[in-house]
Amino acid sequence: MPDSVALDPVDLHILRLLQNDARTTYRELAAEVGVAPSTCLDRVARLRRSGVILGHRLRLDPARIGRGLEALLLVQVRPHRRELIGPFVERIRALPESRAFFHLTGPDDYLVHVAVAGPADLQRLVLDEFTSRREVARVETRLIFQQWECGPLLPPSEGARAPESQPGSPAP
Amino acid sequence: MPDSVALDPVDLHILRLLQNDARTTYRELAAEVGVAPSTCLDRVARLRRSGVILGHRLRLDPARIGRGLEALLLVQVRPHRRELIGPFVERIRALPESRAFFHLTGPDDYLVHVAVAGPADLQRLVLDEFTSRREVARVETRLIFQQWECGPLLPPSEGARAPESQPGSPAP
DNA sequence: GATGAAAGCAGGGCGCT
DNA sequence: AGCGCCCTGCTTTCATC
Repeated sequence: MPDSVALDPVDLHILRLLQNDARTTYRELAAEVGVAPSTCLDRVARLRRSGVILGHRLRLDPARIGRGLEALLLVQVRPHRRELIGPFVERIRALPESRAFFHLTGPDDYLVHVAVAGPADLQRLVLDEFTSRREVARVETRLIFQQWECGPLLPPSEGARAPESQPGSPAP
Repeated sequence: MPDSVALDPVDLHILRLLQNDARTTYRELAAEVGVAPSTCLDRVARLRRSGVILGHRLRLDPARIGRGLEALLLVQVRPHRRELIGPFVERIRALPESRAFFHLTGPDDYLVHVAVAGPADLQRLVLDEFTSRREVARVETRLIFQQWECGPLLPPSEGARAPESQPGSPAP
């Protein structure tokens, strides 16, 4: 199901523009790309249907809404079994402080990106929501000095299909 | 400059709705919140000007555009000095594979979230862009099994100002 | 600062090429 | 599939309170 979708240069151009500003109008897109507005509408609808475009997200500045301190929490869950990680995942996802949440390979099972008001809130979060849980074996807190969102996520090379991996290492 | 902004209940309600769906029309917002559409427009424009709203971002599915493998790279930069980290940061930010990038406290100086086509590309990325750099002392690669975007980022409690930290621990 | 009415303009359907 | 017309309804302005 998460299969790669073929994107032609028009799709790529549209996606690139929309990633700069997701509210660009179809008329503007059309003017930039060199097709008719209705064609843009068509393309975007198709990209949406095929699952390439997941949605539009409002980006807020955490610091401006009283969440000036961000951190990454590396969490070990032991034993690392489905019965335990299900509730853990649901709880962490639901925390208002959670921004993103990863299940990983390596010594730490999860990485949680949190945004809080200050050190006291971070301490409360770690103690009340993590170390107090029986299945949480270890939490390592790393403060974020600075962060960057990187350039538009676009296909490997101009409209190319996924360059596939070497023999013996099939992609997921 | 990254100062907290006072948000009244109307602002909060609008932000909450826009985070569920960034394309909610001003008419709908107005109906929900209980003010006139033009007032919503006003509020949103003000939130944008004051820096609370950073922008609208299109969310794409990496797997559908030939980036089915994601990983977090923990990177040590030694010596950890401005002259070296400037160019490093710029280079990593510019990589098309980079999705997000953090400067951290703790044993690893940076964390880079990357999306690639498959293991071969990840290997190439690590070898050519990280371990080949003189200032990169160590890279630890952690694959991402699964990830979640967490709930709407909103102020700590209903319109409250940032509950401040304990004495001796001023927030940034 | 909030409002309602009025004008301008974008979104989306449809038939044609 | 791409295009252009057209209508609907949203966005945005402005005078007014």
